[in-house]
Amino acid sequence: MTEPTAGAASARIADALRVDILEGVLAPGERIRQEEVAERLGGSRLPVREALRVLAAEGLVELEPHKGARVPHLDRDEVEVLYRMRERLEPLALQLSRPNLSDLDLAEINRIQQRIEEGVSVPEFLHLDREFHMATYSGCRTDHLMSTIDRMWNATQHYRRAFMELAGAGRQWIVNAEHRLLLDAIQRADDDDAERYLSGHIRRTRKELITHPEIFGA
Amino acid sequence: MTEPTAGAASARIADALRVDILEGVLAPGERIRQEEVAERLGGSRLPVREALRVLAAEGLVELEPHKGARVPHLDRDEVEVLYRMRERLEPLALQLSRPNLSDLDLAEINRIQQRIEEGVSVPEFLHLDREFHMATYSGCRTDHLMSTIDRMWNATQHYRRAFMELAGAGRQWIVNAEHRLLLDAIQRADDDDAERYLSGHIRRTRKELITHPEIFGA
DNA sequence: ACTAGCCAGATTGGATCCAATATGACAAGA
DNA sequence: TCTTGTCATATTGGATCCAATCTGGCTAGT
Repeated sequence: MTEPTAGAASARIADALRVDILEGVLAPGERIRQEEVAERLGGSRLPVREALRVLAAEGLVELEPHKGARVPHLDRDEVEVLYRMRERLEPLALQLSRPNLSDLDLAEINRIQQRIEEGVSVPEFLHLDREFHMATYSGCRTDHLMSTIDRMWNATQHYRRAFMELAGAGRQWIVNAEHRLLLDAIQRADDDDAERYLSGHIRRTRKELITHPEIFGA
Repeated sequence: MTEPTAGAASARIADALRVDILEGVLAPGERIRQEEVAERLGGSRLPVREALRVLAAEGLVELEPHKGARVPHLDRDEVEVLYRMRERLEPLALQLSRPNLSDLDLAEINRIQQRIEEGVSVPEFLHLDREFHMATYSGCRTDHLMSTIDRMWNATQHYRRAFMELAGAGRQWIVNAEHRLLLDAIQRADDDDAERYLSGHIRRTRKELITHPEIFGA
């Protein structure tokens, strides 16, 4: 086969649109026309419609009847609450994951952090930072918890990028320090410390984010 | 018009299917055939397909390519983690909601609890208990948080009903006591106490649930 | 000149038809 | 009798066509 056609076409289109939104190709407020997507990604409008419904259920787009799909604008309060949700949920995922992490997993997490410290561009950092945290949760096999965490990261991705692009460079050393402390606690199998460092990491990020009102357009 | 056709047909069908699943008309493991749903609820298969995609994104059904939709079976661990998620997220919703609750809101919450104490059937209790908690969160206007809480309640609804039907009757007084303590803390505007009572309430429910392995089929 | 109403184009929502895949029964051989 | 391969049927996935609704520009009237 020339194409693996992994799964259904609607799933493939949903994935492609999700990537476009997360990478900022589609910015908040931007209109998404079904026909344009259909011809860009190949296929008819039908799987595009299904993909948009799925993305709407995930909170990545908002649908208004007969008016079409848009990437939603989040205000400062919404993003702040999403970070408060992360502060509470991700330590739970870490607690469930940590006992299942193998030495191989820990080496992989180390490797990711090393690449971050070697200096990377903003898009690369966003990708690797997510890889880092998700790797620490990889021992957690609970679907609902992991998909909820994915959703929270997805919903805030745009604002994380906006923040990094305008103020992130000078604060990189803090992220690295927090990641190292977190990783050390994980390797020491100290769940209490790990949870503390993790929630602190998210909490500090939240506080820095909301001090930049220019990130939140409308 | 005979029917207001509130919103789109696909949304209407998704709502109807959601109700069927939450009320136990469709049990875990049960197959959902598109054609049957289409003719039962009126309309063609197309909006049914879109509705199923939406429900799949919400975790209420699982779709396998070319094999159709089923109501998913949750195992004991998955339900336990969903309750642990509730223990962490719902106190946040309460904390954000409480300052916005009016005296009218509080009276409404009281009224709901009174109806619960007057003695109700299992389906009525499930409905009113949800009404009670959601009313305490009604001052929280954050979409992502509230939709996440909705999802957690939806995913666990079937197991809550199974538990109530086999062991719930004798424990009703505990629920009432916890609700009253929670409500009192809310009325005293004591957020710390309210969060403590709420997380304790959810935690106790979780512990009782997982001691009944017969609830979890597979 | 400005506003209100209307009409045409564009876009989404829904129905029907066709293709691809899974399911289950039945027959043939060991 | 049990297993295995094959084929008919049922069911889902995708494409195309038609209807309903929104958007923007234009005209007419004040």
